[in-house]
Amino acid sequence: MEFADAKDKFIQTWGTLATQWGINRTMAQIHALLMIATESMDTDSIMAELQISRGNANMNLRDLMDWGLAFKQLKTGERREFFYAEKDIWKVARQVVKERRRREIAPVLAVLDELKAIPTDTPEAAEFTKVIGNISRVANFADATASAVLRAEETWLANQFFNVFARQKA
Amino acid sequence: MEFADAKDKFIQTWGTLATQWGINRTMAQIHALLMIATESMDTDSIMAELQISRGNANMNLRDLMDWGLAFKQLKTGERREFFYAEKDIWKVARQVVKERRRREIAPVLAVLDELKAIPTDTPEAAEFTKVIGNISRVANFADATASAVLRAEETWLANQFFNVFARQKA
DNA sequence: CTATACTTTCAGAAATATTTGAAACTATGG
DNA sequence: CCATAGTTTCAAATATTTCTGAAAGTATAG
Repeated sequence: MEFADAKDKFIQTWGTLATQWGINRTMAQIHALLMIATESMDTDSIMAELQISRGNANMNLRDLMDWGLAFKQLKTGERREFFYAEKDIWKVARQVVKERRRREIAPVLAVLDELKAIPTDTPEAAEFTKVIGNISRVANFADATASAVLRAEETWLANQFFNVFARQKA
Repeated sequence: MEFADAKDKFIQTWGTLATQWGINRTMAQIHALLMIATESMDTDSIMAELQISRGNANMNLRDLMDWGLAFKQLKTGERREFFYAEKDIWKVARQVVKERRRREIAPVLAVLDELKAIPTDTPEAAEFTKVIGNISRVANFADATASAVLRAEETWLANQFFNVFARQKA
């Protein structure tokens, strides 16, 4: 396969995967493009490469920066803004987990807590409280685990993971 | 809060969460409804409860069954089909991971393997191969880990997790 | 201050995804 | 068989999300 084809296939694949996980296709494509770029890119290059409008490029670059997956670079003597992406895929994964936890999981946990508290005066309400209680316990545990892993950062768990994969290569 | 309100809020919340993760809203709502139901439900009850059409109910019930999250129950002397959901939230989570792995992750791993192999005759191609290689290694490790956890089922890791949370209650 | 280069915004257009509803299909009891 | 009760399918309608492009906004150099 040619480099150009491979690049295109990677960008498309990444975009498709993202769509299936509730992430905007273009956002993922820009991220993919920046991950494999050797240099940071300006808006016009991104627009040309992905065949998208300026508005679209701008909005999704902003979203990527909000997610902590891309960054602005200001070059001296250059008026344009350049963008580059985090290339360490572990950091990307951590960042995505962190953001989704904050934006989506935390609000759901709050709702569950509220719903656990209803009076259990009918069999239906009792079953409801039981199921919500189970979901809530598991969700809180999973959330706490995710949180601990995120905090660990450079420590035990991450190192264990990294070493397993590094040793395979060494 | 009244039971009816709590029930509705749970169904809506579950549906919204699902949407953010690339899962069809109605499918999640039916799942939520069945999770908190005391008895298995027939199509008409589900249609009435969620205010959806027969076609929609039928398609999403089929999808839930494909995902292994809902099941048909045939009652003797009844011509209608009844449906119920898996209520063990750990099993639900495992099932979702398993299915997404099969449907989405596995194909991506295959593409990555293909893309790793291009000739690295330019700096761009070299960088590309490097980035794809990193993603591929991490993805394969994560996939293997997920796979091991899924296989473990009733063994160590799952028990550790369960005990931590069970002990909190006991 | 003005011209230029670039960035941001957002209403309407386009693309996607979901839902409906009615027709076709299937199974069962008589 | 036929009538009935129920299930499935899918083309068209609807809803939702995303994208465009032009206008408005902002910063810099001269």
